[in-house]
Parts: sequence; C-alpha cells; structure tokens
Amino acid sequence: MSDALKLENQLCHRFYTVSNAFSRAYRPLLKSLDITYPQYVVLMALWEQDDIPISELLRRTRIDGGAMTLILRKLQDKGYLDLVADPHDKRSRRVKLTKEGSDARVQAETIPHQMVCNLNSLTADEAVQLRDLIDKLSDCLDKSVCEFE
Amino acid sequence: MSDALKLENQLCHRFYTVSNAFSRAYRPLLKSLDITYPQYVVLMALWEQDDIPISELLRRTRIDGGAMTLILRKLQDKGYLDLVADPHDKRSRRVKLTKEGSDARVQAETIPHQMVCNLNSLTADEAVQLRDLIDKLSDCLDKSVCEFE
DNA sequence: ATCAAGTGCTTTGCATGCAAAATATAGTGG
DNA sequence: CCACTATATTTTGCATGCAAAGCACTTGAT
Repeated sequence: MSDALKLENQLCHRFYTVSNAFSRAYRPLLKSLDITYPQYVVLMALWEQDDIPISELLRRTRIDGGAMTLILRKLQDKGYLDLVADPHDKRSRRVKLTKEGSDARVQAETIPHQMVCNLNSLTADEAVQLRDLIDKLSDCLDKSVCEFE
Repeated sequence: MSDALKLENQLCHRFYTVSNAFSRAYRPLLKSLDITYPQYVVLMALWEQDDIPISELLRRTRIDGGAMTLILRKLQDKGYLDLVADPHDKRSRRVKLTKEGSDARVQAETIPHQMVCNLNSLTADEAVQLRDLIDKLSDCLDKSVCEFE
C-alpha cells in the first residue's frame, strides 16, 4: 500500500495528537483558575489587549464563533470578564476584564514557565530540529513534562 | 507584561489552530466517503493493519476511548467495518474492515496527495524550516492548500 | 477454587469545534 | 426614507475529547 496513507507519515496526525496532548497537559495547570484551555486562550488575548469587541477576540484567538459565545458566558459567570454593549454599534459587544480577571494574570505568569514550550524557549538549533521535537513533544506532553529548552 | 503569556509566542496555540485548520481542510476531501477526520484516522490505521482489537486501535490512533466507541459504531453503521467478539477474551472485540471498507482505501489514496502535507514530502531543508512552516501552515490550511513540498 | 486487582470497553456529563441558519443592526445605493 | 446587502453575534444539531464511573471478564496470589 502507499506509504502516504500511513498514520506515521502524516503531519496532520501529529498535530492532532500533540494538540490534544497540550490540552490535557494544561488542565492541571489551569485547575486553580478553574478554566479550560480555550478559556485560557481568551484570557491571554485579553491580557495583551483589553476592552476589545468579540470580533477582534475571534480574530486573534481563532476560536470558533459559536464556541466563543459559550466561553465568554462562562468566563463572565466565573467573574473574569464583563460583556458591555458598544455604544457606536448595537450589534457589537465589547469584552472587558474585571479586576479579578486582570489579577488572574499574575497567577498565570507562572504557567508558561511550567509548560516550557513557548517559542522563545527554542534556540536556533532547536528550531532546526522541530520536526523531531514534534514527535518528542507527543511523548513529553503525555508526561506533562517537556524536555527541550 | 511578560512576553511568555503572549499568544504569538505560544507553541501550543499554534498546534491548536493548525490542528483545527487541518480538520477543517480535510472535511471537503472526506465528504465523498461521508466520514470525519477521526473516522478517517481509524480507517487509515485499519488499512495498515486489519483485524485488530479495539485496544490496539486506541493505542495507534491516540483517539479517546469514549469517542472511539461512538466512532466505531458510526463506521459500522456506514458499512465500513464490523466488530466481532474475540473468542479468546470475551471482554475484547476485534475490528475488521468490510469489503466496502477495504475498497474505500483506493479512493482514499488520492487524499494525502491533495493535502500535500505528509512528512515524506518534506526535504531536509524544509524540515529545518518547519517552525516557520507551522505559521505558514496556519494560513495555507485556511485556503485548503499547502505550499511546501 | 476464590477473592482481589487489572483489563477492555461502554456510558455519562461537560466543554468545545464546525457548518449552517437565525437575529439584530449597519451601511449603501437609489 | 427604502430595499438590499454586509456585519456581529447567537443558536442549533452533530461529532468529538476528556475525566470518571460502571460493567464484564481475566488474571494473579493465596
């Protein structure tokens, strides 16, 4: 049979497994904030720039629109943000962090270090080996630990 | 604020967006087979090796166990496979492709070429640039086209 | 042979991801 | 000012992903 159809040769399956592994690995780190990974992504976007319309949040996070409605509702229920009407456009709503939402950033500052997988942690040499690291990531993430840095 | 919390610097967010983009990109390619990407992954695993226990399929595909139950039920309903009791272990069931399931492979052979993102298509030089390609992937997948090969 | 721990699989409850339809509001040309 | 189109967001229906609980069957130790 053609090798192209083998799972081992498919980049997409690597992304599938690694992405899921990341999500699982983040769970324990986010437990104290009581949020999921997509909710964490929303908060990170807001910590970079607050008081933006939902459309802007969608563009930057690449989260699904339908899912965003639910995610924002939950983050609002948890007290991390507020949704306020835009006076200039009644269709739109702006997303604003609450004090609790802003303060959560301090606690979140430790998360990237724990995950140790942000791009800055890669040297040029390591970037060269990223294809191999993707495979290694699959393993190290399963252990919630990431070897390379 | 710390750069570590910026979305742009997070490898995990890249995997999140690219993995989702892959899934969307596969949808039109899998439409004629009437299957989803995870269902396609199961079929690929079976085309490599047929007549295996569900546990083996879980190990190779890395699909969630709970989800696998539903996926196999749907693939069975579509006529692609059968689930047969293992005579040696009554807890276990073996997964067997039907003729229709085996024949579907012929049609599927064209899919990797259309996606053009399997690992064999990467030269050594391109592998060196994979980190950048991950970013490009995000774009090219949105267009259902992948530039590097 | 028997009880306890382990395995293989399914079920349950919750949180997205996705496409498509529905809503409400803006903007535009006439 | 009106019809038409575009935009912002929500809703709907379906398919996972995940953790944890539940079941049936096995295996290992006594």
